Amino acid sequence: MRYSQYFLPTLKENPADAEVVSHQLMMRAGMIRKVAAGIYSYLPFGLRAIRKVEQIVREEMNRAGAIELLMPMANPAELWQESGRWDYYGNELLRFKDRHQRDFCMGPTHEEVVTDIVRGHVKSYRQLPVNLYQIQTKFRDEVRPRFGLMRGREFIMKDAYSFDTSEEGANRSYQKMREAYCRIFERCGLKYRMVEADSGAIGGSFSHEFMVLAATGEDVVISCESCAYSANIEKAVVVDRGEMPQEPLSELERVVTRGAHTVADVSQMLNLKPSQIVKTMLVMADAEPVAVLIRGDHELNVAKIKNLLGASVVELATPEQIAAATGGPVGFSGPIGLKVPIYADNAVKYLRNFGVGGNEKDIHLEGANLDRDFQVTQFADLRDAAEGDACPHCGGRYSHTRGIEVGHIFKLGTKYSEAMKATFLDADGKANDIIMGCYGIGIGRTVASSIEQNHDADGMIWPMPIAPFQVLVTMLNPKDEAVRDAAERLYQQLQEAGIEVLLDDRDERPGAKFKDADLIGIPLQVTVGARGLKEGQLELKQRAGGEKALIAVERIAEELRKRVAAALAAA
RNA sequence: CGGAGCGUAGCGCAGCCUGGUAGCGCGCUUGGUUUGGGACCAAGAUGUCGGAGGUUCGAAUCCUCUCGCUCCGACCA
Repeated sequence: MRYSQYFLPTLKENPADAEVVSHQLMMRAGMIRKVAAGIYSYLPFGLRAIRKVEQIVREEMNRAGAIELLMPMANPAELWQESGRWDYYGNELLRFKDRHQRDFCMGPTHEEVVTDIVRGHVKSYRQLPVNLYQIQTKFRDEVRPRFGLMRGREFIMKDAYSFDTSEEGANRSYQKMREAYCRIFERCGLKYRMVEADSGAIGGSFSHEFMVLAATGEDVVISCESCAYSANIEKAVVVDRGEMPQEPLSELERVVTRGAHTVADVSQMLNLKPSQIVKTMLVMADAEPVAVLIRGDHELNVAKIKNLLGASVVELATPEQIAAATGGPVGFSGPIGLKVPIYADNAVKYLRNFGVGGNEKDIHLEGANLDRDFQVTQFADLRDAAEGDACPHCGGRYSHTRGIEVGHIFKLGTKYSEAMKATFLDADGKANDIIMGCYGIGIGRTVASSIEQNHDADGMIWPMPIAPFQVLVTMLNPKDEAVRDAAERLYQQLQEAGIEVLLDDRDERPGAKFKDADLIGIPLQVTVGARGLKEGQLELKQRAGGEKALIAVERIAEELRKRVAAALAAA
């Protein structure tokens, strides 16, 4: 491709509305342009990166035995009503009516459609297993789209769905996808971790997320420093063991804590460490108030309480709901005398003479004790894992990192097949629900997370396998005949060798070309200038690391071919 | 959904407080010079000041409404 004929509008300055590096660089490098909040056009240079990732995903899905198809974006309401998600999915599901006033939605995921397809054709165990996938544009009407392609409303996703006749078969299908995902992210040149995850709104029995490690990630990944265990903080298991302190029980005492709303305030006024205070948090579980007790220095994990209660929606109570349930204002809730069910984190079990709220404005209680002063309905692991907590598998130490979720695999079980009556006849002629799994990869997010992970102050640094072009040839002064001829010849040779090459033949100053070269981050960059040409040499620069070498004109094409091949093989 | 902020030329911004008919840098066009790290000289073009309504002799500026966008929060009692 000739730069002068290409459409690659680069920007010198960061757009005002781009906050994170990947968004800024994708805008500056002419990869994307915003059309509306969370909705982007992919410009040619950006599309090339997207297509590279898609191709890797496609190859690995095919290798794992999945079969590509393409489902529609517009989904009729009936399918979603059948699975129950028409009501359950909430406002993220973009609904609309056609000209006949029939209800439709934009597909945010395709369990319904694919299950409908499969149930229409699969009748016998002989037709299974099967795994169908597509690479398609999804729409989720996010409350708050942000960070460019990182959290868009419209985005490209690869989604695969497996159908099996048995648990073992479903586990095998899951395993295959897990391996395919590892290969995909390795081939994309990304540093990632596979972590145990909460299965959330999609439902199902277990799941793993694939997290690209980057400081700007929206998710917190808990990893054991000693063994392979990694989990999303929503899921990371916390084991609180301990012993009851031997100190004698003290009397319950009312203390005035005027204006103390936070654990820090209360801790200071009661002269207790945060770990000797129990905070009482009221949540509404499917509109029923429930109290959750968490040690003052710990954080409530909403996903865990939600799973424990088997509730479909869990939210923190509003001040009005808190007043109704406790009789006191926000900040002064306590377990003593509460009429609602009380769940407590395991760590609370090992406390004696702790501080709690008084369910009354400006009142806390000191010297509170379990059983004597109040009863807990159930103890459970209800808090976020913290740095330094013990790993449940090996006793090692937990550490925190941030990650960007680029892939998520779920074992669904029969949630959708049961609701939508997708059954097969087994060898005995008996009808059974098909056992499903679903597997997603955010294509645009994968590209964005690669940029988050691979960039410097000057611009992007593409890993070879997903680079929009493999080699950039910079023709320094196109009016210099020798320079032009040498660059054109090299361009020709590289194209013949099957290398994806961008020839910067623009009539720009060298500085402008070098700045753009650094910005767009093509892995191998050759500079054709009069200076080197006099010595029969061209300068070859590696974008990553900036290493430069002078290579003889007659050897450069072969050298590039070798380097491209090596970089692709390594991935 | 709650809070904050922003909308002025393609991009980045100033002007608004204190009303007088729009400006800077980059980019763009033309001509010339220049060519190894975002060149220089000269001459140009480009705006329904997000939209609607109001106040006023006069509104980018003040008031009301509205649309869009961004950030923070929505999980710490």
